[in-house]
Amino acid sequence: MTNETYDPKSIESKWQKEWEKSGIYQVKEDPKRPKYYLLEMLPYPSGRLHMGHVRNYSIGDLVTRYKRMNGFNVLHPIGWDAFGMPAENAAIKNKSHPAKWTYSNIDYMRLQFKKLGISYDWSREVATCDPEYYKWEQLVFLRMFEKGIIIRKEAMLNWCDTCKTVLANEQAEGGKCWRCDNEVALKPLTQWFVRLPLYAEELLKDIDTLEGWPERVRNMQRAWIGKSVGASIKFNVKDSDKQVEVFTTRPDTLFGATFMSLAAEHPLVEALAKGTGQEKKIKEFKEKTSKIGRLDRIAGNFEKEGVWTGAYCINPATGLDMPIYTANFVLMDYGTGAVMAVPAHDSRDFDFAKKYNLPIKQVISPRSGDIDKSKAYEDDGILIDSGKFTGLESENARNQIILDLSLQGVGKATVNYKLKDWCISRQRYWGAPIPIIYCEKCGTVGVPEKDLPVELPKDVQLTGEGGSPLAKVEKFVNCKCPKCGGKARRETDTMDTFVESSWYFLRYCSPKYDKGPVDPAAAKYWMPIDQYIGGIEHAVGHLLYSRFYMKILRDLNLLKFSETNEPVKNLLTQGMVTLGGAAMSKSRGNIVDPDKIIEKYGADTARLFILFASPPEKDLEWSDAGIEGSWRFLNRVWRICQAGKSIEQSPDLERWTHKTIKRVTSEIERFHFNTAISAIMEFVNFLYANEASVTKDAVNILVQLISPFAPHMAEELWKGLGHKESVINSSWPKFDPAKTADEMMMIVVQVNGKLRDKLEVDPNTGEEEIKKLAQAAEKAAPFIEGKQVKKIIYVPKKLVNIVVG
RNA sequence: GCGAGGGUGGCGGAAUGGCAGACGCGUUGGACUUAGGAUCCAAUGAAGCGAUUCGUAGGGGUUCAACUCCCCUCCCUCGCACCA
Repeated sequence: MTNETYDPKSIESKWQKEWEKSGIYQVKEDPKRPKYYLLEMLPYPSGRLHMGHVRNYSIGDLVTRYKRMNGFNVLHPIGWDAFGMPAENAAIKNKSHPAKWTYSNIDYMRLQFKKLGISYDWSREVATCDPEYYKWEQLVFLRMFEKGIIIRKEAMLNWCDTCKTVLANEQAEGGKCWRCDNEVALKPLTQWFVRLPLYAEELLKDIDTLEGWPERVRNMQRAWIGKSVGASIKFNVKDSDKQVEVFTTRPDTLFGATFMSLAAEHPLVEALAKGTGQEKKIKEFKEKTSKIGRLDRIAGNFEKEGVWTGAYCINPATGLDMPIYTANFVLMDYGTGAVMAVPAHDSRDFDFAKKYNLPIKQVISPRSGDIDKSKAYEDDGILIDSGKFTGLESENARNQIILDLSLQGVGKATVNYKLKDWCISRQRYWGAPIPIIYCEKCGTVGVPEKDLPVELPKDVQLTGEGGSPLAKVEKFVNCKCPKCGGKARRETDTMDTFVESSWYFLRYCSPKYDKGPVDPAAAKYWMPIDQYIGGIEHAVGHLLYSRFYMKILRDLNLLKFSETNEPVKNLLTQGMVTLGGAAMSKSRGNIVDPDKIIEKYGADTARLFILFASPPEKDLEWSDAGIEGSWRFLNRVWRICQAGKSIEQSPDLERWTHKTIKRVTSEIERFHFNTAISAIMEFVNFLYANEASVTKDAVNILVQLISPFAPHMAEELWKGLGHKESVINSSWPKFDPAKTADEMMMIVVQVNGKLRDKLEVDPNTGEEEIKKLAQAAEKAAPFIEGKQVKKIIYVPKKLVNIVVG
């Protein structure tokens, strides 16, 4: 049939051309077939694929091919997360244009994908920097702006002085910029925000429906949303008409609130201190507090301190005066930036009270009744010393006290979320322009939808200095107000690239659609994504924004494919590819270049190894020795397929074949690709041991089983076996359960739970007979002799355990 | 501190209450060979000549039977981290 020696280089390029020519991986909607939408996370066109990509796409391609052979109409598209700072930084460095850098990277990486033989429908390729793409997110921006879901406001934001832009919290983890690794500062800035918290409750509730997601990711999203139920309470400031509002989850401890702590940036701090003689101290304290770096704050590397503002407020429950402090551990951006301090029942307040000699009043008693006064008692319990609420359980007391406060008009039940507004504006060039015009007369005006897209001007000089590059492009900035026709200027900020990646998977459903972001009918057919594959690093950012975006599109009447519009049904978070136990990175110098591996062994070997070495969720340590093993195995497959000359079907071979189909199928179904491969390896080992009896049928099945892992080789072998159609168009082999049954049963004989012997018996042997045989078994008998048999356990078709005493 | 996931040969890893270590790497021996870093065959958890004994981080428990279920302790990884 085919060549004697396996030559991946010629085979792989031959079939890649063939696939491209026939367009075999292009799909369209087909209501007669079940659909399956498989997606790997959108790559950033950084220049070259790395091993992490190879893993991500090898997993996806394997599942794609498997599902397709099982009769599914599989959508498997790819595109590019093409906006972003690296392109801009490269352009500054090379005095070139970000588009040039981006598109040449895309060209190279597209080639790499093709060399890997991934089964993409390239006719659906999308680059997010294409105006035909970002036009639609500008439209959605405008609709959200009209509905008040997008607003412009001032807030304390992470600012990277190197990139000259604001950063979202998850882009500034550990206080460092995710792109350039520089220290990030907090600055008050006016920016564009998406009001995510409006959807906090729905986003939280629907996490429960995401049964195909790893629990870890679901918990991360729950924590990120950070719902807490409690009360907001207003405290009157003594001798003043001012009020301080707090949020608390423990209104049951209100009678124990003995002082008040405000964040240093709280707007009332200075006003309260005015005229009390504390002004100077407060000013110094605010300055000192503002110098605590983000890193130190996260690590808790600062002393907990506070200063009295000079003012008091009144506890609405006790009527007692509470000194108002400002404290450096109170956060301005959570709750109201003010905390009612209950030192007896909160350890931070306890430490603070000890330090500044403030009263500590016990109001909750543990159910056991013992009170340890050396520390705060933070659990629920029975209320004591709490007026008419004394004796109530904490939970009940919370409701009663909230009710009481609301009758007085000074409090109400409140739900608070950690989830914050999403800042989406960036002071960079290489992003989707925000479609807003500022008019001297009309104010902030949206660009009319007929004028979309607001295209990025092409002729810009990027220097990396002095803020937003677009602000310097006169032709872009100066415009007419769409309302009054008067002089106006354009918004010069661009959108966070997470906006593009929040909906790109919709665009794949109808990439050329020109009446909206997506053809609702196409989305109805393809969505949701049946299997999404990507790194854990996107557990909260991208995956939360995408969920949000689908809900927004639903509420804007642009798209509805289900009640919840949840975009991802099943999520697989694959582990990293490491070398020397660490993630591969240029700075560490531990890169394995996919091109070199493909050059040496071919794509099939690279893919097989990466799938075989570790289960997909686990990190994978790269090993050159390991890849040799995969290479050897594929060569063995190649050679054994030259056999297959036997006419007679031996019962052993038939049984092995059906057992292997069964194992490989169920292992792929549960995403244990490494054990699926071992099952094929065992089959191949069997074929080698029985080379003379290998039939053409067995070889056919072997080729089909290996085709999702090593598609090029499989295609070549399949053709050599005389098939005209591509192997991916063949049906995944079925096994016959009757043919997986062994001729003889192997029964393990245990005495007192210890393995003593094994029996080969006919499958029709009865239980009593087997028990008898077990007791008589040569190696078991000595352990039974002279002892009393108390019990015999029989596990059908598996084992006999003889309990003796 | 809180939450989640882990800890199995020299290594990557199998085994979801029933033969611990499948499969692969490595190692050793053999075959074929002018040669082989190709290929094929075999052995390979530890101790012991052996029959056997011990062995899944450590300790306890449930069970005829535990890597697997329960309790305690230790260690590792990840996420959150003054969230009031």
